Amino acid sequence: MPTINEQLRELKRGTEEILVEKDFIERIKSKKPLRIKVGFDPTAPDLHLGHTVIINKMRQFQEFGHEVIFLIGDFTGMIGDPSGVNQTRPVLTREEVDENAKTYKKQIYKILDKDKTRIEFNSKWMKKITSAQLIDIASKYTVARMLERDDFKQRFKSENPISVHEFLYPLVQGYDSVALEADVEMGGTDQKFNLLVGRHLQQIYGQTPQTIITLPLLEGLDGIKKMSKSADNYIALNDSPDDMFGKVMSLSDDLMWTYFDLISALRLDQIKDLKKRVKDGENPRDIKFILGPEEIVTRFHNNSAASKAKDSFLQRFQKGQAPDEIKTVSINYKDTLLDNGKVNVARLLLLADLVTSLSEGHRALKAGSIRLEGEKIENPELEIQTKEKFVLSFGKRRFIKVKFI
RNA sequence: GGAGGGGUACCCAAGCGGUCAACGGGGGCAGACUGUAAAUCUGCUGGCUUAGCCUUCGUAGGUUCGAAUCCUACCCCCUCCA
Repeated sequence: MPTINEQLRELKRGTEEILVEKDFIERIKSKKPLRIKVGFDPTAPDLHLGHTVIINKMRQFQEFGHEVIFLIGDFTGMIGDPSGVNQTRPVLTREEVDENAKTYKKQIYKILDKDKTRIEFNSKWMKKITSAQLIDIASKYTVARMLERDDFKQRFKSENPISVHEFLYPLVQGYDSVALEADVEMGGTDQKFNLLVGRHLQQIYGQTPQTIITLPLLEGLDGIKKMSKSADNYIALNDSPDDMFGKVMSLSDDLMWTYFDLISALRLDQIKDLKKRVKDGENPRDIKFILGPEEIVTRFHNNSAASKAKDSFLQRFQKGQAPDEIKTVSINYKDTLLDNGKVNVARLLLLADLVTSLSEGHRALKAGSIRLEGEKIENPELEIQTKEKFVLSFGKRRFIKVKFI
């Protein structure tokens, strides 16, 4: 068992802020197992690398013998978080929530210790709350303080709508801490406000306010927005080794270091060493190779998948060859619309699922992005004999093998 | 309840009777350059039976040879007053 100081140093690593740190130290020193609460959205079971920042931290707490609660906000999810205007969020059925929870479990146990993880749903206590109780909870917080939350403030200022029920979101999340009697709640830096509401409510309900720990948000592949499914800039834990690897390689050199800092298992001095190697003239790409196959693909898949992904990457982009394994699409002759055993190229692209409309196919052809067996095709009127098998490509990374049936 | 402002393509945002499938920016896709980088430059960014046609500017009607632009009703958002 590591000493208290070692625990503290590890737990503090990579955190953005600990409030109140002094209390946290006291709590750790008390040697009692702490109850750590972290909330997750029931609608997004596709975990990505961004989530792993916090899940890794949860794992650490587990290793030090604390109780980790993976809280699925199925009730809060019902309230929705409609920061996108007018978008009524589909209310999930019980079955869907359960299904998502299952998917969560499949993914989080790649990191968390199954036996030490407690999974809760906040509907468990929230659906028992009466309207009167809800009003009571709502009375514990003022509108002025609600409007301190950054996105509320922004929206209020820029005259975008804020629905009353959105105020309930932080309140319910805060009340969850009361219901669970959480000692610590963790979240991304964007969660700070909600986490603080928890402290406030716990105090009012006679509990010791939880320590809150915020963790930095992992930037997405674009290096601008935080990693999220909706911004489509994510590396999912379920991504194929090839995808995962390719996405890592497309990170900019600068951004690569953020990833090292936040998700790599390397020690700080090792990362420092890598930085020095780049500074001394080593190709940053080779350092990225460490991040891609060794750190990420291996962790979420395995060693051989990682080296295979690397080989396929080298073949495809360094030698400019088509990858070994290409998805095959079967096309029915009937769909080609031509009786002479031929098919129009643009239509072929559509049938092969490389484009989503004929018009897009025409555009891609005009732009010179389409290759058939490696030969560039530009004439959108071209008719192709359907008898054979083809390898079609759109750009450098989308390959499809076409087979007629 | 009253007064005013506003709803335009993935997002922001022009346009205010024809030349508008709709300026510009962002994002996205592709090309050049590369390390599948980043930055930069270029093209594209509603659909189709693609030199043409069809559908789109909150919704539904109307005026007009012709509407995103004018009129009517309705829906939604914002601000101020009560």
